[in-house]
Amino acid sequence: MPLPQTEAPGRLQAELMSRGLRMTHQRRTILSVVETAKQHLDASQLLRRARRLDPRIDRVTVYRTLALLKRHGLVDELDLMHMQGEKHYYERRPQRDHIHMACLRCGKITEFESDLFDRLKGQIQRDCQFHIVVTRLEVGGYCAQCRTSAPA
Amino acid sequence: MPLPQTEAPGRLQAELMSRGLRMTHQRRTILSVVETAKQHLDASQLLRRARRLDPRIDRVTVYRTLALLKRHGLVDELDLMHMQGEKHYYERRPQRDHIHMACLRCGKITEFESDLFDRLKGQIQRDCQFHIVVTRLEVGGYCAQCRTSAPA
DNA sequence: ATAATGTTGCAACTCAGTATCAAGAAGGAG
DNA sequence: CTCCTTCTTGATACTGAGTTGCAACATTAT
Repeated sequence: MPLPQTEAPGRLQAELMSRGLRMTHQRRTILSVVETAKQHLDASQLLRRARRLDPRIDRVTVYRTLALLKRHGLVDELDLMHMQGEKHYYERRPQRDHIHMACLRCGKITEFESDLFDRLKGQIQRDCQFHIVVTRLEVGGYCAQCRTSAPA
Repeated sequence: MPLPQTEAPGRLQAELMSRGLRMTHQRRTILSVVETAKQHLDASQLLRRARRLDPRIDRVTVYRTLALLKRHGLVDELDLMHMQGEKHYYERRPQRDHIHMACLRCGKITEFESDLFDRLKGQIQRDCQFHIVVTRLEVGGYCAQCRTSAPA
């Protein structure tokens, strides 16, 4: 008995095709990697995984496909507090925005949804007359484990 | 009659010296640029301004000084939604955290303080047992002017 | 003044991301 | 199915932000 799925696989592909974009073999491969990723991946991790499915994919194509997905609001770009280098991480845009918390000691990334965050966004739109397209709330600090365990 | 000042000039210098750090001529120059900046500056803008005061300052020293200030929690590093390139922007850490809104059309950066944001941070600390060191909430979208004026 | 230690400038480097352009693939018209 | 237009790709070279290693130098304590 299959678990309930929030989103069917191939959703990104369907989205792009419905917008009249060409569906190439490379794009299909990269989209499937993005869709099945369990963690936040950077461009080079994405490339490595895509190449396991099709070794002929170039890193330039990964960057171009990510730019395409960003432009269409289908993925979000994260910095995750630049814990290692300046690279970016990517995730499918969720139904509901969430907060990313990065532990400065162990590096763990935790996600958190909050009504207060939703209300804050509403306040920004109202009070500032600002039409929100994308938000990014990143928090750096120390997670529960690292607060209580011995210092490194 | 002088306007009330939130912070006296030289505050960053005093902070660093009180922490036992060496105060070199270059650091003093760079700190004064950071303190008197009216907008968010990136590293190369900071270098240019510092060089107007002392032409012998190297860009490496700017990066090192910024890293020092970050480590001591005296400046915050911003991405401002990476509107042009991947560079970072810097501002003195304010008394109270604020939100940065970036207009995707005109590029204007607006700052916004909010009780809801303060409460949200409190909720994160409590509910997630997460000790917050730094936060960054950036919002991309369209400002009031750009929403009402003719499309570009 | 002197010595110990931290800081600087220089040059070379790393690494993420971008531009160019000829060759190749997608998809519609016939 | 084939041809044609248009878009996409891969290879290569490039850009630009930020870092590293090291000898020379400046700061602070003594």
